[in-house]
Amino acid sequence: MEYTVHIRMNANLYLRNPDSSELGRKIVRQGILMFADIGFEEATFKKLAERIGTKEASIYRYFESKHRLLIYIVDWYWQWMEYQLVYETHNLTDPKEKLERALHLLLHIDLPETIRTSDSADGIDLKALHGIVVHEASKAYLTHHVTEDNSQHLFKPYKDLCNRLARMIQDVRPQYAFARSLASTLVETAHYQTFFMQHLPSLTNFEPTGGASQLLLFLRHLLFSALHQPAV
Amino acid sequence: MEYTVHIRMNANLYLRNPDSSELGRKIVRQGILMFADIGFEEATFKKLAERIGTKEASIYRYFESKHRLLIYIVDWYWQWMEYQLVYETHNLTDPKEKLERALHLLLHIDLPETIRTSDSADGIDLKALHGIVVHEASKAYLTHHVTEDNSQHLFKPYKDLCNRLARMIQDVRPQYAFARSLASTLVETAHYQTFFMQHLPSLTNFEPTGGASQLLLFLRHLLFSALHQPAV
DNA sequence: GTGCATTTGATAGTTTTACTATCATTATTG
DNA sequence: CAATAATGATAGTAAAACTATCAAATGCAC
Repeated sequence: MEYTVHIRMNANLYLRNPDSSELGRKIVRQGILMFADIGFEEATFKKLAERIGTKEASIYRYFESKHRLLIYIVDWYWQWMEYQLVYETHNLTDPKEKLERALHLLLHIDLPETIRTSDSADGIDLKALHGIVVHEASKAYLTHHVTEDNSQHLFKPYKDLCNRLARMIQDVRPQYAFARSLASTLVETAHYQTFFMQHLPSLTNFEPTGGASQLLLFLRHLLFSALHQPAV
Repeated sequence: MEYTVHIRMNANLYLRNPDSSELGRKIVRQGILMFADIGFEEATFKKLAERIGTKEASIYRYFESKHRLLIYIVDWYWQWMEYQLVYETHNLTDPKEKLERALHLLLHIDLPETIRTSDSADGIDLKALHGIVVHEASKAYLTHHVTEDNSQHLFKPYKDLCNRLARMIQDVRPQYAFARSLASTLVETAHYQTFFMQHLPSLTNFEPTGGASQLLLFLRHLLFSALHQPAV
């Protein structure tokens, strides 16, 4: 059996669908590598064009700005993550087990019994992409125009993922009053603790490299402590 | 009795000490208002010069870049916050009570028994400054040059605050293994949950306005659940 | 395979940002 | 009062973030 899962993106994110041409797909794939290599601030469409072997103007035909490209990329990631989460949990009955898998996915830690999730999908470098999510994802919404962007549903993939997590939390403990906030806190914490671990390790209790499994212990304890403690 | 607490800043943050002249102080005070008004991305030294009634070049004599000015401003905030925390907790013996005060301070919620903390210090608009911390603070470290900046101790005030919190956590429960990570998580969560509450409320369980006290309940529950739950 | 439409390439240009440099003028201080 | 330092005023550069135009190439329809 062969199949590919294709992620459909919100049309407000682009001027021309990057998925409809080889150039478009290169913009996204190489855009990911560029952001991962030099960071969002240092990245420009000119540099990206040089990487690809095309011209700046051609990229502007697909994306109106570097910021929209960033949102496209992180949205792709959230949608991919939500798919993984659905796939990895749909056969489970214990809601705690579902949350356990969610934590592993968020941290890119393979479960012992699972076959290694592939390193690429649609030609996208998932490791580089994870790095972008850790280092740059919050810049997608931390802008002065967050409200306009939100009204175009640009953050829907992130919200959808958090919502799904929140429902799992609710399933474990229906009377818990902060499922949504706890869900977004878990996602955010997974990422900036990873960032701190790598760059400002004194803000964490983890080793700069390979601390992901320690971070998992922290998140698990945080999550299940909150759910086992009597509700407020 | 009259006294003022003066916050001394790391000299690596500036080219000329903005505290040493009226123009320098205006740059900081009006810089805060500019960032709060139009956001970090839209802000420029030219616009700031126009607000102040000076020239762009004069601002460059104080700060080498907009990014350094941002770090200066958020560092001021963290040092101010740490001072408040020390002041508000030094007479307390119960370490849980100390953490309780810390949460109030982080969220700018006045304790009933405390006299309202003033809205300004050194002529700085603390409300605007809190907004900057919520919206822009993570941009101080989410850069490609975080390591160089860190080696110049630019994030020390943030680390100092988190460390102090971590010690309070450790005092409540010495065997808890993640005091540092829990401390930075509390600080970060206080801020981005505030952001979500205001701009992407479906990611939270709080009302877009006046939800700070609900957020306090969430943080308190998260913190004390983790500390009451048996250690990992 | 020719004709038509769409995509891309190549080039050019604009506005704004993020600086740096220079020199005269105005405060400050010893 | 003289020297020194800070500021104002002006100018200039390099790069970023776009927009515009037109020709060349490519795809696709019949």
